Amino acid sequence: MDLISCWNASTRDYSTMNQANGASSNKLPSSRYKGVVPQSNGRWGAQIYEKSNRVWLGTFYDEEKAAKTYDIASLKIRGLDAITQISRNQMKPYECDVTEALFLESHSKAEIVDMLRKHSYANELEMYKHKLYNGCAACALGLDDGGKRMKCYHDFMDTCSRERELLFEKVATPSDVGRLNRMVIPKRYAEKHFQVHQSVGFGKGVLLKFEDEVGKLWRFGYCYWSSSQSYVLSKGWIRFVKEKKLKVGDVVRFERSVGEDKKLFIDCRSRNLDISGIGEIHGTVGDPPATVQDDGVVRLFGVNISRKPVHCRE
DNA sequence: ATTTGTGTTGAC
DNA sequence: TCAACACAAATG
Repeated sequence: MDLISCWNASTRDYSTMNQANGASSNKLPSSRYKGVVPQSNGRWGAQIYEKSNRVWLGTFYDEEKAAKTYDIASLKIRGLDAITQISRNQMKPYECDVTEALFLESHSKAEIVDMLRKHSYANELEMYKHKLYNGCAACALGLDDGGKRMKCYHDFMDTCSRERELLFEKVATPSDVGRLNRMVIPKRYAEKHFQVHQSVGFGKGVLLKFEDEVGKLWRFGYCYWSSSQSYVLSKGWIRFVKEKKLKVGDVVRFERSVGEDKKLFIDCRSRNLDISGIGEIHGTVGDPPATVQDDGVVRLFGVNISRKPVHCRE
């Protein structure tokens, strides 16, 4: 169609220009991807329709990111539901990655949509995979009993002895690594894992102790900032940023020991690749960790997990 | 001031 | 079912 999108910085409007004749109009450029709509500021929105209702999936800088978002949503809203009703054993469109299918299945539609809108889907999926693989996934996955599968998995994970449990991860933002000496802890994680008692008024906080990967102890002030309505690691944080040379986009991981001691751990690593895995528009995905082969054998890291190996009865 | 996302409409 | 468009609600 030879349309070029032109952002006009002075008039702040988008115009599409036909290359052939140079004529311009004030129309927004259409996306070549389904479920992707242009925004007047040059960004892209993603949406999907469910029973004639529009479900808004957020706005994105990249058209492709928006398209990918639509794909994931359609997998959740269309794919899983459709397949579930027909046959739970024939993992059709998403058999390329059993783990992501499990992830989608273990979260509600609202949760998935929320992740997509907040651009945190890839990260949450990564966390899920981490837990799965560190928790003897092959034993946990009985892939043949439909609805009991996830319960089985969670039961197993609960009793599986692990040194540490992953609490959450956060991608460092500019302000997290800036001079402000504080890292914002996403509210849902803060309230879930770092509960501050009501008695700890605003302004005041508690000291949280963390151990890093080399066993070094870190103490951070932790408090609720009512002004920004957010939970933050503050006092001492900047030392960690400096020593670890933490950069924007790096992933900070918070863990807790499973035993009685409930020690906290902090670790960081450079930003990893885009690991969302599903939703390439027309491309192919590389070898996934879990695959369903032609003979019906499901392998995760080469281990056959297609037979139900653990206590999966209710 | 900007951006997000809803209300609405009409094409397919 | 879907995208296009206008613009209100939300956010910074």
